[in-house]
Amino acid sequence: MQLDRIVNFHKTIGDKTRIRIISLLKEGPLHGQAIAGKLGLKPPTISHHLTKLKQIDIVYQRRDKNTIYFYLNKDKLERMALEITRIGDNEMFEKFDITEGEKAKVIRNFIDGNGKLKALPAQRKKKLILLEYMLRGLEHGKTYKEKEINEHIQQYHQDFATIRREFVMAHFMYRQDGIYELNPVEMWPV
Amino acid sequence: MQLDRIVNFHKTIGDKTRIRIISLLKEGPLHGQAIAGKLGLKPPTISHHLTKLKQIDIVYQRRDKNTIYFYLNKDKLERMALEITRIGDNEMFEKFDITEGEKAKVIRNFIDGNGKLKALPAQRKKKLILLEYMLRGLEHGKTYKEKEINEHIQQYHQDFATIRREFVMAHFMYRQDGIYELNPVEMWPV
DNA sequence: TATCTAATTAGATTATAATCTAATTAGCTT
DNA sequence: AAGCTAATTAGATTATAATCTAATTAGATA
Repeated sequence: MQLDRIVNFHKTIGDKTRIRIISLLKEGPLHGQAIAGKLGLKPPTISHHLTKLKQIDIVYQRRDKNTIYFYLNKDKLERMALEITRIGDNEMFEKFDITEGEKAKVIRNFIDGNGKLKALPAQRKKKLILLEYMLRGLEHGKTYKEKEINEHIQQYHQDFATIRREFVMAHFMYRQDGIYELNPVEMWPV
Repeated sequence: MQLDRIVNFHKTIGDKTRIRIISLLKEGPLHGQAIAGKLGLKPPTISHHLTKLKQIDIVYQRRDKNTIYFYLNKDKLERMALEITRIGDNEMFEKFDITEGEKAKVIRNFIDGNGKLKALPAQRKKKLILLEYMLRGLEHGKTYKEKEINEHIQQYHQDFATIRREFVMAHFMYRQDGIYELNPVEMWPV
């Protein structure tokens, strides 16, 4: 139920320690012990709070060797924070169940006979549908060089730079040092 | 402390019953028993939740005979909901402590030698300072006819309609059936 | 494989808070 | 003033959750 999502978001945010964590991660990613140190709390406590923040999807993690870095998902935070102001507006319902039929229709409208993208729609929901469509063929867990991503995108559109940037901004994929990787599905935008 | 305000806001919002109340009041004001009935809870429970919602200032009340009607302060709700996204931005600090010196400066800039308002600033903070300034002379607890309010405003500016509307929109005053009244100070915008 | 580091889980303790019934208060209305 | 209605307060019960220590797991490196 939609209501519970909103309740849960605010219940999670409504804790001083967790807001302090959000505040820290806003500056950039940190690993667990660093957070514990800065807040003067023990690692298990931080683990506990990070679990909750991950559950509502405003924090995600990346492992580097033995250390796990935690990142703030600013977009998601912003979108969730605004939902309370739209509660009851029936826009809300439309927004959360996109059927496969609707997806197919949007794809039909924006992909031409040769499988090329005609244009990237401005409307957020439609744009996401097409971005997701263009991910097909990329594998989870595999890393790609920027050149490989560019080539992949070019089967749909010549402007690979724009679309590559959209992939990253929408959290479909992650980039570090010119290496790209698909984000886990749970991290994708709604 | 600023942080506590934000924590408290979300802690308050993060409750199913309270979100349901917000959702109801979004449609329009209701009295306590009506809310209790619609939610299937007892009046003391509703009282308890309304107290919390009033504490964070997103609900206010008006008495009509024996019945108290509760209203949602949508503006405040929206502003508070957004604060979490701005946490850490130092804009935040500037925003919450307006000194008397700053106020005086803004008033000096926008009120001419004859005590007339030159123009209503577009910047929210400055606008609020001037609106508050123009309330001077009106009494709390007293009711005013629209004509009286118009006359009061005209000592500052000829366009009383715009300014009167701003007073109401900013929650400095309240109108019902053409009768105006100052809102309590706690209800004023930040 | 053994060892090191960082993170998580288990389990206990303590604090917070949602809801109810019963009693009380505030403000009409007659 | 007496009685009525709606709201609040007091106090008890029950559920939820923040934090800690101790034990465990996951992954990297030597």
